[in-house]
Amino acid sequence: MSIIPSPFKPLAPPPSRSARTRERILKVSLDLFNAEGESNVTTGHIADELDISPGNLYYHFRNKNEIIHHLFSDFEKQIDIAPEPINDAPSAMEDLWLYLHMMFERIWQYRFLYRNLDDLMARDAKLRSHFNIIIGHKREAIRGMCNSLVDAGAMRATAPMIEALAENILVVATYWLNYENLKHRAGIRDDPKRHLTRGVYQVMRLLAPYLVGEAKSHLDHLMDHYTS
Amino acid sequence: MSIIPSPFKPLAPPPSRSARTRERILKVSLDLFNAEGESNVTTGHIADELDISPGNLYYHFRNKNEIIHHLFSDFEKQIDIAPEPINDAPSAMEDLWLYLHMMFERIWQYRFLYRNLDDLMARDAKLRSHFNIIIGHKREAIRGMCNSLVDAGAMRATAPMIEALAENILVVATYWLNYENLKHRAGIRDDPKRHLTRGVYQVMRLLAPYLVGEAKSHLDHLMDHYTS
DNA sequence: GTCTATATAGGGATAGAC
DNA sequence: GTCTATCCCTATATAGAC
Repeated sequence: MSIIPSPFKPLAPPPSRSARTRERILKVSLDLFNAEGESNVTTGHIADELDISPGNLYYHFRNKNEIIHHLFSDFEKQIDIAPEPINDAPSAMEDLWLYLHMMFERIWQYRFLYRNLDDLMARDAKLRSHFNIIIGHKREAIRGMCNSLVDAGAMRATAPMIEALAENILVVATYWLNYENLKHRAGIRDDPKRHLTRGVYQVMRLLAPYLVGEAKSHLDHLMDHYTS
Repeated sequence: MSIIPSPFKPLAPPPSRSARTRERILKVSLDLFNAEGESNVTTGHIADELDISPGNLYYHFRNKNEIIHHLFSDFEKQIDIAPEPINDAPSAMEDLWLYLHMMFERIWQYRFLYRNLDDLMARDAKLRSHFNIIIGHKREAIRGMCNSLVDAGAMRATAPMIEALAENILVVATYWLNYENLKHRAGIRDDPKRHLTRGVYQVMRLLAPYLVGEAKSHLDHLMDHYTS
């Protein structure tokens, strides 16, 4: 706003026209992919929505796959974050609840990736391997958390129980939105935020039976609050 | 084999040439859909595989969607079967194990339906509504089974626990093969039967924490047998 | 019932002018 | 950077001969 020259060099130059179009393409692509499903969105649709020509789109991205790759890369940065290590067990339940909610939010933001996981991953080896790395990190995080809880006396579970629990948590977290969508597509499209909280709740229900003591009662309290 | 005329009228006439081609189309379509994914299989591929012309295929089926509908209808007949009601709790665990295995086998047989559930159901309202009915029946069956187990003193769970458990069982059962596929596509393609048994195990692990008494020890025994 | 040939449509991607 | 025009390819589906 000010016309007085700043004594500080700006940290980032203003985005060029080109960079802005590029960003707009990414944003609109994400929105359309999420709304219609990636395979139902053509480069033509994207260009139309932006009021630019198909040729222009192909100036910014070599092909449709490159758009998907950029979006996946953004997703990866946001999802591949470990939860806080556990200090005291009761507050760990609240930390976990928040962490899960954050993860579900990010899955929701990039839900087109989850809609047709199989197809996308089959088409593209790089996506597949990166997605498997993410899942692997999550599996490790869950294992670590469970072991911490066991050590802290907040959880009772054998190693095979923890292994199976980790897999079940991953399945439910990965496919929860798909499952909800299946049910609700028929009826009224209700608040998406509700889906996310519901997903957190379902995952917590998987963990709950193995908890003991304060952690258990604390989680029960959190879940009661949800049910009401 | 015998040339002596049978005194009984045959129950079904031998299939006509037309009926045979029709059946062959359905069989090959199912195989290709399962192997490559429905959206990657064209009517041309199906005709090629059968060494018939595309025109011939369209003589037997109005379009590709009609083939999918027939396959779905076969699937529906086989999957929409309720488990046996529970008599004594320990043997119920074995019945359940077998029932789940049968269900997973049938999902495996028609796994192309599960690969892109979202797309298929979004395209076709009839498929969607029927699939939701199937899921609804399964949900009811799980609820009923849990209540029986609680009444029999073999299970300890509140109503909200049972509700959440039913949903989690449905998610894991519905998406287990997809999840396994995600992991294993990268590496060696191992025995598919293993995937099915693994799915049964994962579902049983969801149920296990709520069991008490003989049912619990019986299921523990079954699961130990799996782990070894 | 089965074939060949073809109509129709749509999507991905490029060339070249501006 | 952006546009117009167009090419190429693939998939669904049909027409009409045999």
